[in-house]
Amino acid sequence: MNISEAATQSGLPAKTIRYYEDIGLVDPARRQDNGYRDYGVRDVHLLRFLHRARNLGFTVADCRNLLSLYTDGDRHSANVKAIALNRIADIDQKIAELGEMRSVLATLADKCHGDDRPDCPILDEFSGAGE
Amino acid sequence: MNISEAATQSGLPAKTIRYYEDIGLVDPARRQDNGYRDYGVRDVHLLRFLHRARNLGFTVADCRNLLSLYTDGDRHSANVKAIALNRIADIDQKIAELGEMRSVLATLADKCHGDDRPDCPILDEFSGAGE
DNA sequence: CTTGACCTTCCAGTTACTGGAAGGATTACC
DNA sequence: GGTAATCCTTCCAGTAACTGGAAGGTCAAG
Repeated sequence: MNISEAATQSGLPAKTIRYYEDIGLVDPARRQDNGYRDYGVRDVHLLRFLHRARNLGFTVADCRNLLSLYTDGDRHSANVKAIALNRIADIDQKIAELGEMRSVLATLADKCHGDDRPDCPILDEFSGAGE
Repeated sequence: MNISEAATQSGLPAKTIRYYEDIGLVDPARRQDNGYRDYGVRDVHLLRFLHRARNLGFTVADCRNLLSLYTDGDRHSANVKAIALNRIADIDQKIAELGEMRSVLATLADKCHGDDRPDCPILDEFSGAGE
């Protein structure tokens, strides 16, 4: 499939896919006879994974780490497992932090009357004079 | 407190705090007699919130949105509530995506024998010849 | 009273894209 | 067969969000 189809299916802009190839985050794509890049289902899976990871605040360097689990077939299973478990710990931490932010916002939403009165008790917490 | 203390407590580098002031993401800090920036507990709370949000993949523009909930005291409660609920939906989406990534990695870790044999069945999924 | 760790501003560099130009390939229509 | 629209290519420039470093003022310790 062409790059625009891979872009649609993975959620990454075509520009970004080419960029990832440029910086060596993904292997150079196969080329069709006309010189166009050619993508398969596996490529799209990988790109989608990258798309998610970047959206979720992993850096490109983090992504290289994540991908090494897939692409480095020579790595010992024990190492793969250890690295995967580390990444899972990272993800759990992010989930916990999102949970905290969520509860901050939920408290805020909850304390707001939801009517038209412009008084939210929690606003005092952050606005107004410093200490 | 000085900027370095605010940095330590919020988790944001001092550089970044000044940068956020520059771009108007946070209000200019009060100044001490010597011209040093002066921060209070509320400022630190706000900076910590920003630190979390940025880490979790919210853009600076998103952060402005999130902060408007705190800083715009004139906003009607109904609006605050609506925006907060939208942000919560964003966060829930992120949590769901992290959950997906987590399960991809967990499956990977699980399928690895955890010994020294270099064969991970799942590696086939992404590596090797394209489709 | 000076050494070292702060702070200030300003400017240049980095990361990770993102947009646009210039030009070739493909499809769709007359 | 021509041509207009829509792909694709590379390359280069610009943006977002920092990040590091220079140049210089401030402050607490010995």
